[in-house]
Amino acid sequence: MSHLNAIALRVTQIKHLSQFHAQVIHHSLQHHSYWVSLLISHCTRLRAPPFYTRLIFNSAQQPNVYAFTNMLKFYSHVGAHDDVIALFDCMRVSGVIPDAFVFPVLIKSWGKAAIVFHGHVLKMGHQGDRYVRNAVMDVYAKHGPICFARKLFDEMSERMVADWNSMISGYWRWGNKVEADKLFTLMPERNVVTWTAMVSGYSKTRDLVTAKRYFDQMPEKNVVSWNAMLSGYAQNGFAEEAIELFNEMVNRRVQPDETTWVAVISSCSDRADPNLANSLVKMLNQKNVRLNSFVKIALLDMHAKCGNLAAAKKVFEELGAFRNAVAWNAMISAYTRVGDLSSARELFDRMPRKNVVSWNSMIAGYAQNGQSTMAIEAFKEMIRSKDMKPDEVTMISVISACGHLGVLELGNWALNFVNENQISLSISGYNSVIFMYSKCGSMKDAKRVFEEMETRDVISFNTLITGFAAHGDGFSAIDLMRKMKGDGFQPDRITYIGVLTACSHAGMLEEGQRVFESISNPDVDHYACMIDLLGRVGKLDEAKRLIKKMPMVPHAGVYGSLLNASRIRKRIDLGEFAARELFKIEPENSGNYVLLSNMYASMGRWGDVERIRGEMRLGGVKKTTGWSWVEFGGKLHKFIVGDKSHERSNDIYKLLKELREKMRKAGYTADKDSVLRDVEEEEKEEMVGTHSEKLAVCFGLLVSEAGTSIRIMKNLRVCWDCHEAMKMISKLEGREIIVRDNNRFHCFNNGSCSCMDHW
DNA sequence: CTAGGGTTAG
Repeated sequence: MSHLNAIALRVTQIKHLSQFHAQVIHHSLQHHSYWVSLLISHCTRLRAPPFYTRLIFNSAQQPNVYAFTNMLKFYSHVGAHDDVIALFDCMRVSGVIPDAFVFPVLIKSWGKAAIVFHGHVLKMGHQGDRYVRNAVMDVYAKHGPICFARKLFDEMSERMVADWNSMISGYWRWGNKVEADKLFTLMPERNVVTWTAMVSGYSKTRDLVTAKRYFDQMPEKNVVSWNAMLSGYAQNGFAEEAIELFNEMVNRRVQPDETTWVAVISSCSDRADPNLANSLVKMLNQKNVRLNSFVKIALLDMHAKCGNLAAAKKVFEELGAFRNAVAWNAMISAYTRVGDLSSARELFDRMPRKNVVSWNSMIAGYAQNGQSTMAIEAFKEMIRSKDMKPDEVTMISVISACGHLGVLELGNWALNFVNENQISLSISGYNSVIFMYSKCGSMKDAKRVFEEMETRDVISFNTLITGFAAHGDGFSAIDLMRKMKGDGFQPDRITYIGVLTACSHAGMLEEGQRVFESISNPDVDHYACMIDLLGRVGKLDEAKRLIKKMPMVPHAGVYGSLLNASRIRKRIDLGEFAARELFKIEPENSGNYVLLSNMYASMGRWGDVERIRGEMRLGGVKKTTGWSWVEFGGKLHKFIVGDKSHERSNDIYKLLKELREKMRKAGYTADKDSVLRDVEEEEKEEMVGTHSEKLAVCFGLLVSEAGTSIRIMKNLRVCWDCHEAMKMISKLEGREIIVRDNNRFHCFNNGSCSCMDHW
């Protein structure tokens, strides 16, 4: 059979392998263990499909220990650990005695459960085998406790480089940089694997400068080393560096493999550039790159992030048996990214084996598309299904959803969950807590959390500054920016928007101007803040001059600020100017028409009011508003304009009608407040239904008893606009009404109101 | 025979 052996030596491609296989069958040798194990070892090297390899194995009549071992190695190589274990059982049943070569493979597949096999290994007398010893040690290094691995390591009389490498990568896995470093300097001889482990270790700690230093110092590199560095860049968001390194790799004639492409593709995903994506796909086709499931899923994600949902879907459909949890999750986020929550949810519900990331994707999808209640509902569903453990990523979405709702109790409940389940928070976790407290009006707590943080990033500062801005605390915002610079953080555009907004809300003109002048490259949003600030302090002409001086095209926010300021200051000339510009930029936005029309109304120019409404009708502009929320009985009730979907809708409208009649009888004029104003008029015009705020307030009145509070969660405006109405209602109904917005109680009694600070 | 690199969520 020497000519067969000669053919076997020439197997370098799948094509050759199948020719060799055909020859083996031709000579009816496919039942012989020798040829079977030889074929399987080729399969492993060439990554033949598992079913084909198993076919070869099954054709052996009585597979010997070598055939079993090679088949086990094949399964191990493709990561099919369940098959390794199943085949080992099969091996024992057939009475084949496993040798020392089997155990390292088996132990690796058993992973954490390998301790069970420890006894088995001892019984078979293989504990003295250096490879078995390494495998056992590696299991402890990977799955912990690492001190067990260290104990085995220390007891060794002679160590292979692989033993040192196992320990080093084990320490990196557990985040122990110090020990990893120590072993690296201590070890007598290093190889590529050692150096690569250091590169990927430093990448894990996000210290890419040191990672690159080790990479550059490596005496020799292979594809894996390049991949380690490349993935380090890709995973930490350094897309530019990754692509640059890839080019260098190509220049040095290093042949990229699938892992290389995964890193390159995911770097291109970050850029979200459809052109780059297309040229990359073209390149993959040109080079005839073999696409394994990792590459395919990376491509799926890239298409989704570059806005090509159809292509992503196509890849997903074509994945077939490789459609694993990661592919499902990537597809779910593809849908949530474009705001298609129902498709995302449908996929999520259809998904067979959900993992934490699936839940996190769904919850984040809700949270980022303004569906905070749905996010929290999904989270509750998640913790009801006992086998799912929320992690930090889950909690970040949940906590910020609580922030968006402005419900402190809910936020505290989420934080409580974090503590009870010992979920440790990183910087972004704490940032979400700062955001939540700020949005819930609890600046004291926001500040406390910020101060308690050991390490902060730019986002920590920006979140707190934005919080100060929303609360009109200009001094704290400026002060914090100063502190930020002192700590060595460079303020970014968000910082400046925050500080300028804070100055604007606090009416701090000079400080705001100083900050604005210090911005090296102000963008359109900074101009918008500045114009808002000038408008608020009454310097409207200066605001207009600044608009004229802007080096870029102003956006709607710029003119919106001017329009609002003009309304307050009754500068009809500037108001008209701003409104005209706004009608050009966003003709479909009803708010602009309403503002201008209100401005005319406040000056008694009813003819102009009528004219604007006519323009609105002609342009087909529909009035739109957001949702209003009321909490009652631990449940959130939400209302939108003209909402009739609420279970107590009939009662709500009945109450509204009753109140209106009572008010009319009591002699109140309809346009004095917003709860009862022009309801009939609006409905007659069929432009809009009853405002969401009115519905929310009426529902609150309906369900609350005297002395209990109505909690209006969203639309802070509600409380403000409804102020007068609530006064009247308290007088008419003869009862005390407590309305709570984000951080205050408003207590209405007998026609007057007192505010109580809360907390 | 061993050790190093891979896709999804914030």
